[in-house]
Amino acid sequence: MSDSAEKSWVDDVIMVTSQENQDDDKLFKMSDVKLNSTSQVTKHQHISNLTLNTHKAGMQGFDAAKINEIIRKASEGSRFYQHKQQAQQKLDAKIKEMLHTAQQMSPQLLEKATKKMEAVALECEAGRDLSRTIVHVDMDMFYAAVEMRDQPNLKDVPMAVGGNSMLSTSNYIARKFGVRAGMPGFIARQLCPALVLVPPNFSKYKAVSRVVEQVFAIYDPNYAMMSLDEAYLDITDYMEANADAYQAKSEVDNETLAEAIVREMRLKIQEATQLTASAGIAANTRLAKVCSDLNKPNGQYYLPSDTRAIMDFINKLPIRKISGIGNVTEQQLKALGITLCGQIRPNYGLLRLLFSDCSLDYFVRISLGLGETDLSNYTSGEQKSISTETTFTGTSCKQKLMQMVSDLSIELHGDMKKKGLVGKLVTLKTKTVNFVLKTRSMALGEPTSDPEVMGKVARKLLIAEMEKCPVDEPLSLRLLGVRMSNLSEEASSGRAKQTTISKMFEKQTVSAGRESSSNYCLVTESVASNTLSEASDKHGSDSVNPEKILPSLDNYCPSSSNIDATVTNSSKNAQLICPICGEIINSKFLTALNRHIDACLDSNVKKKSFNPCVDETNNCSSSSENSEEIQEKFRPSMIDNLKILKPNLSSSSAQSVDCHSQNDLNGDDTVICHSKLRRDSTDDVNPKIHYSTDSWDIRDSLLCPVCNVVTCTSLDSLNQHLDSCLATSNLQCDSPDVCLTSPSAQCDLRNPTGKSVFENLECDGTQTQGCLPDSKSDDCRKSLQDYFSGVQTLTSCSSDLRTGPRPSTTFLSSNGESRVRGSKRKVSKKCPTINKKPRTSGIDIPITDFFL
DNA sequence: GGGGGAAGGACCA
DNA sequence: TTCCTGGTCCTTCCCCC
Ligand SMILES: Nc1ncnc2c1ncn2[C@H]1C[C@H](O)[C@@H](COP(=O)(O)OP(=O)(O)OP(=O)(O)O)O1
Ligand SMILES: [Mg+2]
Repeated sequence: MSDSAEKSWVDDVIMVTSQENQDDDKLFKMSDVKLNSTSQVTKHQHISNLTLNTHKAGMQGFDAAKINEIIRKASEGSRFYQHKQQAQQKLDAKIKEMLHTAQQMSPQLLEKATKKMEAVALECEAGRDLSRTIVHVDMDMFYAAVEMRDQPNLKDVPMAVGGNSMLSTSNYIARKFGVRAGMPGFIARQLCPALVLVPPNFSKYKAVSRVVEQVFAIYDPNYAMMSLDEAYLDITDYMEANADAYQAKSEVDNETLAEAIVREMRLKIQEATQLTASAGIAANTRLAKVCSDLNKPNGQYYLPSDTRAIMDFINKLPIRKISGIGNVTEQQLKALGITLCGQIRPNYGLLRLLFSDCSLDYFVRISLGLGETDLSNYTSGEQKSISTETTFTGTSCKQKLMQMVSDLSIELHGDMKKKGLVGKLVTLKTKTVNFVLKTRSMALGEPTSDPEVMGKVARKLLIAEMEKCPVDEPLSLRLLGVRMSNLSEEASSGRAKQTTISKMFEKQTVSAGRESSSNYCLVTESVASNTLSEASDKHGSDSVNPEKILPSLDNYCPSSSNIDATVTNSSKNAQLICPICGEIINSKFLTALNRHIDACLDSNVKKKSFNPCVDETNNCSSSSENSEEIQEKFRPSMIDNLKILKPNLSSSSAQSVDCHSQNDLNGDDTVICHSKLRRDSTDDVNPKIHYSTDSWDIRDSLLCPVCNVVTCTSLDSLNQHLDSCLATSNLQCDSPDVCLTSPSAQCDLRNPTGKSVFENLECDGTQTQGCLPDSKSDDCRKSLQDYFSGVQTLTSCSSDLRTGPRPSTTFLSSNGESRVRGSKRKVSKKCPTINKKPRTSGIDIPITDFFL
């Protein structure tokens, strides 16, 4: 709730600029699209909307124009502001396009669409359930109230909870100055110099929340806690059971009874916590939520459960009051002349022609005042994703960024462990210093929570992003995040969970080994590592390299009979055959095989350009790419589409066979490399790293596939080095290859011996930028995390699930009415979408990476 | 045209 | 001088069948 307010306080200010720049032409065009008398969009209306969102409780009665001016002055020119402006311009363009489409519509078309929508409305109306009494309870200025309670000197001063970078909430005195949740502290101080900032104390809020919950349980044991300070209750049963107690003599009407019960509940909350709560009572959750805000603070509102009252109420309600309609949707609808819920129905036809089916259902239900009546729909299953992210002072220092990704992965691992979760999809989230958000993901074949695996993959994704940037403009980020999704529970999924790379490897060895053919190395249609498909991405962004497969150990086993459970238990030696040279390795240690393969590959590569895609001019990065030819083995599902490379083949003459059965080797020769997937002239991206004259001769040496730094002149010495390299996973820079190839490779990386890897290198990369963490934002993040982890523990659900279906840009969902309860999730109805075949995911990961 | 993954985006507390 | 964090759902794009 507060955050939507936060969004709007920013967005509204941006809109001022944006709208002021609009020429009258556009405004007239916008106003041309009017299908009824209420849908006219005038300049005045626009300007009047360019103010702070005063819908939020306590946000009325101040000089909005003055506040807007202060906010604008404080943020104008900042990158944040610029980004917001750009976003607004994009939205403006989108809206313009939408209006253009609307203008093309013939009356006949509109009429037809309207009829269809009316039919839907009839159907919805028929299903209207007015039998339940739903209450939405929301604590007043929750954090601030707790602090004011505990520090009485804060009672009469404007105060806010939060740090300098972001406020969680503010008290009502501060709200009069325009200070609100989600606002950065420095702007709040400008709005209200006397503002007292109180750091948050989340454990305290959690404790208070638990007390409030106990009160809820009296009235509805199945209450649905939506956040620390918010819950839905269905008090219908309680009303029936306790009517007599509230009105012993005569029959009480629903309103009196419900009001009395809720008043009592709020009183009990106050007695227990000394804090006030507000409540909304209505026939469904959507309406109840709106109602709880109407008499804030310390008030309640009852909306009679009859259709007429509901329609009167809803018709006058601004659309923005509906949970799920945010800044963007509000602007879109406003452009169509819809600012009140009552204006939806007269525009059914137009909406139908402009929005998706999902959205339509949602609009129809809003227009009829319909919403969720069954709180058990909030009951559902497991969490869908888990993530951690950090904001810091913008930096392009690759070492720093890599380290952060590693740290995040470890942190995420901790969170996942706590919840017993493992995931299959790793997503890296980045935000540039210009506030451009990006996510890049890669699917694993097996679920894991191993910080090493997650970290490796996330770093790979980051490398890919870095490599897209021109050398003179290295990727400069202010936020990094790692997310795992496609979650399952660690213990309860059908098969045992793979939590480490080696376990994963072992498992597959055992389970799949029996049918494998031994002397072939599985390779996908591979390309050099870090290659990106520039053209294929609709967003103009790169996608990770598809169809990467690591060799499965299945294929390294001379015969299935040699591999049994004892291998998994590591209690017995196994014979493993190198798929590259065919050499048999007697070892129970997979790492031994791995080392051998790496060395083998590397030497093969050096001798005979293993991969036709490898860019020989790519200096030190090309050698690491070579070792990444052989790809992740995490994807049993991809086995069928593998190409099988006969061992000892150089890439230039490699015969690969499209093969669905691994024993079918009769196919035609194929070219392994997809040229379209090649990285586009990224040569320049990599700084030139030259080996100094007194270092080894790179042409005849074996580059360590683990650190990509040390080169050896013989296999023996390489193996020796590999041992130490593998044993020391905590290289100071976790991905030296990246750091070394980075433009900012001035970071002094150290190899396992502690020797600077730059001792033998010259790097003409660019200077790094400041790498110092922002302690302020770090503090803030910590506390926010505390808070949110508390919320998650409590509800394990997002606000999205709490508050109803939410429209996205142009298309609104219809299914959001079922919501989570407690730590469970709703079962969502699938919306019809245009689905297309995805690009195959995957990114190169050297075998060795999995053993680091 | 359907299937399904990746990426972006809206929204919420 | 400064603009958070973690989660969900939806849509679009893309490629393949
Ligand atoms: N954008 C935000 N960032 C961090 N914390 C937030 C944010 N918005 C809300 N919160 C926290 C602080 C709030 O006290 C708590 C409950 O939110 P909410 O009910 O929307 O506001 P509130 O309880 O502070 O005021 P209100 O009286 O309007 O309900 O959640
Ligand atoms: Mg509240």
